[in-house]
Amino acid sequence: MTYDAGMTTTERPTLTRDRVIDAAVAYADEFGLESLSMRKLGAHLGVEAMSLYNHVDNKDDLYDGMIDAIFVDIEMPDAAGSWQEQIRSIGGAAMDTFAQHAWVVTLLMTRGNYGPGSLAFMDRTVGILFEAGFDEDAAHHAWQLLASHTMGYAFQVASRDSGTFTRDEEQLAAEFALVAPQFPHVARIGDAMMKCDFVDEYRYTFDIVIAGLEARLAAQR
Amino acid sequence: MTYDAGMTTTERPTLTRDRVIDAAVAYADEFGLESLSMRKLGAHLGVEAMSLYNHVDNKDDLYDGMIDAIFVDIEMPDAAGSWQEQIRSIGGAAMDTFAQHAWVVTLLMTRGNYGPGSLAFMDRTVGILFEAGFDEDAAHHAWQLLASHTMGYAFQVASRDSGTFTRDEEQLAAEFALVAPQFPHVARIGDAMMKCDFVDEYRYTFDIVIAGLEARLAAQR
DNA sequence: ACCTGAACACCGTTCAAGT
DNA sequence: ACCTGAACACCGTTCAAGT
Repeated sequence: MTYDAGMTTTERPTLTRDRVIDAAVAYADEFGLESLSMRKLGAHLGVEAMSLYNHVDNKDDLYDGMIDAIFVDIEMPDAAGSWQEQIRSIGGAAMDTFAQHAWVVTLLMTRGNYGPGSLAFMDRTVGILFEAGFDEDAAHHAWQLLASHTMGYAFQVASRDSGTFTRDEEQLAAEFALVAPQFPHVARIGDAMMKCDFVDEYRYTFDIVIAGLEARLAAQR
Repeated sequence: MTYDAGMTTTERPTLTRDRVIDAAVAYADEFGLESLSMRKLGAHLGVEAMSLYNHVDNKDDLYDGMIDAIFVDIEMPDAAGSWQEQIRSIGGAAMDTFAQHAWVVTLLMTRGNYGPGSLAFMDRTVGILFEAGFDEDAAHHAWQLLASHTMGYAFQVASRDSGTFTRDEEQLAAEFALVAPQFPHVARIGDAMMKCDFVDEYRYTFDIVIAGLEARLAAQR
């Protein structure tokens, strides 16, 4: 993603915006979003925290950069196959990336984002809908539905996987087992919930959403 | 929600866990989640921050209490009508509450929660599915789909409405207008997106999800 | 132009001391 | 039993000073 143009013979390459953001992404991947601070990121880069402010406006700007870097990383499928197949594989690619960098979901959910990376992703998706014949209104509804469906599952992935999530899996299971008797219906699906793979679950229910969109497209004609 | 049992003749009622949590909820409603600190909440209650620790383990515990208080507040519909109608009105009630306290979505998304309030809510919903004839497997998938769908839209509501969201609406629209020309498909639905009511949008697409669940139920038989 | 050190105004939380 | 004040180990960010 970055050209490494600043690499010199000294062991510490000069700082650039991209390098700061990439380091922040790597740091969040390794240590979790909640332990990312300007001071620690600076130390990680062998620099005082205050130097970062030469390349990034403030921490919010850093967050925006991190989100965008992740969106750029989503592997876009080539434009082959039906619109249903294309939409499905775009969604799957996004979920894979979200599962890999769970912190980005938290960031996205608390901040939102309209950087070039996320907009390019969105443009590609909406373009497929237009090509399929959706009109403005239907395309808008479809995007909203697809985004909500994807973010909903991504949230569940992030809730379980992210370092931001303050309880670990065992602790969660223990808490759950303790209270389950009071909630008989929940108890019956508790086991399935605890070992549910949300990425699989997402793909499983995707067809329902696609079917809904097909019906909407047919109704429009 | 609280009995006010600690009310005395003095102007400052004695602190209780419920009172601390209720005050935190009110504070987040008024000033936003990001400006809620133990020190400010203490001051708001006419007490030093450190006093709060007599009623709450730490800030995470306070957060858990706040989430649960909101779940308890969701107005549950009475058990009349088809399962489709019941599920629909439970979802609508949850969305209304989330829209009213947008910060709770952020909290839920960054922390998760299995307190008595959220479990009771979940138990009620899953109970309706069982009563409708879903088996364990189908009920689990259905819950996951409903939860994701709801949380996905709730996230969008929260992104726009919450004080946590760092940009305001005008700023967002301005940013959007600036970059839209580069993203032609997004630009076509941009207007609809900017003035979209997510709660309406949620209800609009709910039928698609219900239809999918009906098909799943039929396939099971 | 970029990096630094000290400083400012905050955090959550601990702990010994008060009543 | 509950509340307090001082303290500790952190934050993000500003700003004048260095090179």
